[in-house]
This record gives sequence, C-alpha cells and structure tokens, in this order.
Amino acid sequence: MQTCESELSAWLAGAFAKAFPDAGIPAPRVLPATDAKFGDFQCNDAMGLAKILHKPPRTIAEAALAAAPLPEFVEKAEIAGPGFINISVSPAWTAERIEEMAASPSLGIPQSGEGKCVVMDYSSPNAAKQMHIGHIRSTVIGNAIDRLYRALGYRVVADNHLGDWGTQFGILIKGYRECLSPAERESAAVADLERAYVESSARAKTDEEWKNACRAELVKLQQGDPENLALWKRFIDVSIAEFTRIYDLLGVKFDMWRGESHYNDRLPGVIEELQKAGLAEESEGALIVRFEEEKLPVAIVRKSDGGYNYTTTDIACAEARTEEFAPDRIVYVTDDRQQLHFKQLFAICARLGMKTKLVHVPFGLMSFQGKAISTREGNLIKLDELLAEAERRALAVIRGENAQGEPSEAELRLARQIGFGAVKYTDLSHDPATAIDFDWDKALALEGNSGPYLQYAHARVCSLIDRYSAAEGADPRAAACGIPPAVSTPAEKALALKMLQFPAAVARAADICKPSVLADYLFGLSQLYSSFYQSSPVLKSEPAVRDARIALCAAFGKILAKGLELLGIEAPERI
RNA sequence: GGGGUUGUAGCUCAACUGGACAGAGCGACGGUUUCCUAAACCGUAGGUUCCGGGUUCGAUUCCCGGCAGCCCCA
Repeated sequence: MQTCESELSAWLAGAFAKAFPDAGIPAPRVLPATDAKFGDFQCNDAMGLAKILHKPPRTIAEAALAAAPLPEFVEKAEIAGPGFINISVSPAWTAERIEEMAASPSLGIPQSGEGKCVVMDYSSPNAAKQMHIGHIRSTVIGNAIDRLYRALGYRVVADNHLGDWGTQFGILIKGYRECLSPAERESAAVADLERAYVESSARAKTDEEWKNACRAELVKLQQGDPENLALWKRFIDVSIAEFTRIYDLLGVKFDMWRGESHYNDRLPGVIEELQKAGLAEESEGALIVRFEEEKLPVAIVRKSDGGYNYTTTDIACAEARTEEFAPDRIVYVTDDRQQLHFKQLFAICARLGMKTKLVHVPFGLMSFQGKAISTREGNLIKLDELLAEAERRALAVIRGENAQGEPSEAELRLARQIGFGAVKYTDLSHDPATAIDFDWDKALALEGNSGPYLQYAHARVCSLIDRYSAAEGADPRAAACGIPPAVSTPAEKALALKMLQFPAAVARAADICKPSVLADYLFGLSQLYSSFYQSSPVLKSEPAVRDARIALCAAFGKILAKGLELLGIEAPERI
C-alpha cells in the first residue's frame, strides 16, 4: 500500500510535469503540514524550482495547480507565502486510509526489505564479565533497529559478536586457578570470574612472574591445550547463559552468537589476501595498511609479535557474513570511540571488492555523574541492579503508598514491564549520537516523555475498547468492523493525520538507523491521543459519534502497540 | 599536532536532510477529577539556536573561520 505522502506526491509530480514538460524537474515531495492552520499536507518545492525554471515560485505553483485537476480526495490546494502549496484532503479519504492501514497486517509499513537480508551486530559484551549500564545502549538501540528491519520485511540475522578471545583469557585462567575457592571454581559464576580476572590483572601489573604465567596460559590456550581449551569453553558457556538471562528480561533475542574466536581460522587467510592485493606492508615488524587516499592513520593487521587484532578479525567476520548470508548490509552498533576503527575496516573491505554495504551506528558513550564508567571509578552499575531498581520503583508507583503484604505475581509482572519500558525508552528516545550521563531519576522516569507515558496511553485505549466490546458485543479492532473512524473535530483530525505518518516514521527510523525517530513520533502521537481523550467523550457520545470515535481509538491502539513492539517495549493492556 | 563528535529555554532533548511563528518533557507558576484510567489534560512564564562571516527568496540545518566540552589516533 502507498503512503499518503506518496499518493499526493504522485499527483503533484504529474501536475508539475504537465506544466513544465521539457524542464526535467525533480519530483516534488509532499510532507505533512507543519501546522494544522495551513492544511493537512504541504509541498515546498516550488521555491526550489524557481532557480531551475527562472520563474517566480508562486507562478510555478500556480501553473502546476492549473495543469492538472485536483484529485477527488483533495478538497483544496492553495498557494501561500513565497510559494508553499498547502493541501487539504477530504475527511472521507483520511478515514478510508486509516481503515485500510489498520486492516493491513503490516499496518501500512512498506515491505521494502522483502528478499533482502541485514546482519545486525550489536550488544557484543566480553565473555566472563558482567553486563553493566555501559552495555545497555548497544543492546537496546541495536535490538530496536533489528526489529525495525524485520518490520520492513528484511531477513535479519542478529549476531552477538562476543569478545571471547584475546590476552584477557590468559589472565583469567591464571586468576581462576589461583584466586577462586574450590566452590567458586565449581560454580564458575560470571561475577566470580570477573573478580578473578580483576585480581589476576592487578597482580600481573606488579608481579613479573605472575604476568609471565598469564602469558604462558594464553599460549597454551592458543596452541589448543585441552585443559585450557576446556576451561575457556566453560567460561564462554556460563557467560552465554548469564547474558541470555538478562536478554530474556529485556526481550532481546539473537539468531547466533559468533564471538571473535569463531573467525580465528580465517585470520592467516585474510593476511594473505591483503598481501596479495598489495594492501598490506611490513613496518617495524608489524603488518600495516595505509590509507593515504582516505587520510586516515595506518591500521595494524598483524602485530610485531605475530598476533592479530580487531581489524583483522572484523575483516574475516565481514567476509564470512557476506559469504554465508549475502546481506544487503551489515550494521554495527557500537560506541562512538570506534569510529576510526570502522572507517578503516570499511575502507579495507571496499578495497577488497566487498559489495556489502557496511554501516556503523555510533552512539555516545554513557557516563555516570560526568565520569567515564569503569572499574577504576567504581561506578559500574550492573545491568541486574539497574533492572531490579527499575522494577522496584515501578512497583512502588503501582502499589501506591498504602501497599501491604507481598506483591502479587501480576503486580510484579507489570512493574517489570513498566520499569524496563522506562529504561529502554530513555535510551531509544534520544538520538544515538547524544552522549548520555546516567541518572537514576532520568533513566527511570515514569512521567512526561517516558516509556510509561506511552504504555499508559495504550492501557487507556485498551480499556476503552474493552468496555465498548463488552457493551456492544462487537470488537472495533476487527479488520472488517465497517465503521469509518471519526475525523471531523480538530482533535480527531489531528490524531488521524498523525496516525497516517506511522509507516513513514518506521521507514525513516530504519533508514537512518535512529529508533529515536520512531520514539519521538509515538510520543507525539500519544500526546494527540491524550488530548483527544480528554476533550472527546467516546462511550458517552451518541451511537454514531461513539462508534466512529471508537474506530479511531482502535486504529490508534494498534499503531501504538506496534510501535512499542518495534522499540522492544511491552504494551500491557491494563495498568 | 591531526581527526571525529557535540554545542538549541534554568535542566534533559526534538526539529522529518534548506521552509512559514524554533517545539516537547522536567522544573516554576496557575487551573481541570460526583465524568470512558489524573502515570493524564489545559494555560502562563522562559530563546542572540556557542561566536563571527558567507551562500539565498529563506539557515538550528549547507560552506569558511574561531571558541568550548567529550572522544579517537601518534
């Protein structure tokens, strides 16, 4: 199905082409009106065409409007100001488009990804370490982009590229053997492994013998020593189990978990390929790639001690993904410190002839009270703690002040939905590029522009619909309920026109990899609904108005639920 | 030193790739519940969009030059 903008654009494109047949002008674009007083939609392109056509913009707009008759669904098209074309559409058409949208399985979202594949690379924590608030952005933003692509019809391969290889495992194995009690070794909880690593790492800095022992363990692991290999596998397994527990809470699912180690066997081949292509050269014992054309610093692909680094692994990984999935694009969601790394990586892949579009979605690093999040600062808030606190705060609001006794299962479930919704929305509502300073109150806000605001709007509309269904014995959410939604009062019309923008919001959010576009849209939509709800009685209105309004509400409920789902935020029907 | 990124209301952020009067949330002040869920709604106050140039009918947006914060590279 077409979006409203595209239908209107098609009409205006025809009009412009008719008025100026030989000019070869670019197709005009119709956008939602910036203000309801101008109409429903607007086109600003007559002004831009003034330069090309050497005519005053108003003359151009007039000629275009005179060249083609108004389509039936356009009530009026007027020229305003320097040359804006303001368009008002008929309420019947608006109502029809909403009905059509609400009835379509995709809710009007264009299936532009059909037959295409996207590999999503996000979250990617380090094995044997606990997840903390620094991991939340990649996880939540990446997962939302993942969901957006799926909604557009793409086949999405979500791959958790674990940090599961490297020098830290020598340190960890040594720490595991020396710093843990037999019981701790037996259970190998991630928290204990992390502590063993920290202690071992600290010791290695002052104790040369210890440091050498760590290195020896690493070499044994790399050479395939069965005992170390078994330990390493165990570390990975318990890490995955632990991460999965948290991902389950967050509603995040991966199709595969291919850590860095998965590409070990390919690394020598990558080096060979780079050398054959004349891209790599020896320098001070290391193998490097230069980027004179791109004006980037050199990248080391093999260190002087023969070890490989991230660049090499990521080249191998991109190649492997390209071979296996033939993706249209690979999207990496990491913090913005890695921008240089990805620029280098993408440049190398391009020179190797890789056709896959590689996209880096950088996000601002999260800080805590203005300081970097690190073990040294002692401000590593565990994801577990954050989620528990989110649940606790939401529960307090749900139960009110005079709560007594143990919370029920239903209350706990709701508290989790709301608390986690708040946490996720905080991240998703900001442009990824924005750096976020973590603050408990802001992260867990339940009012105003927050996840719970959207959830509340959803619960209210669900409640309304259920009451209607119970009284009338008809479900307005049914695809063929046959009631045209109300679009006459200003509140109804504003809500209706905003609803029609949903497909475009989803498409744009995916296109520029910013879930914040959708979050922002949904908040604006919910504001219009809340305003409508306040001013427009539904169940108490006379039957004709009541039915039309409930149809509008039903369509709104579907869109909001879908939008929240795409952000990975649960939408409870009762709050 | 080179590069990246950010700079918008007291605070946190938007602004649909150059459009009409720069909008929200929080905070402040003032209203709205015998009425479909007040986690809500309505209103008021609050701006040199970091500074200076340029491009043009029009700039928060694009270009040049500064300044400041954060980050990356040697």
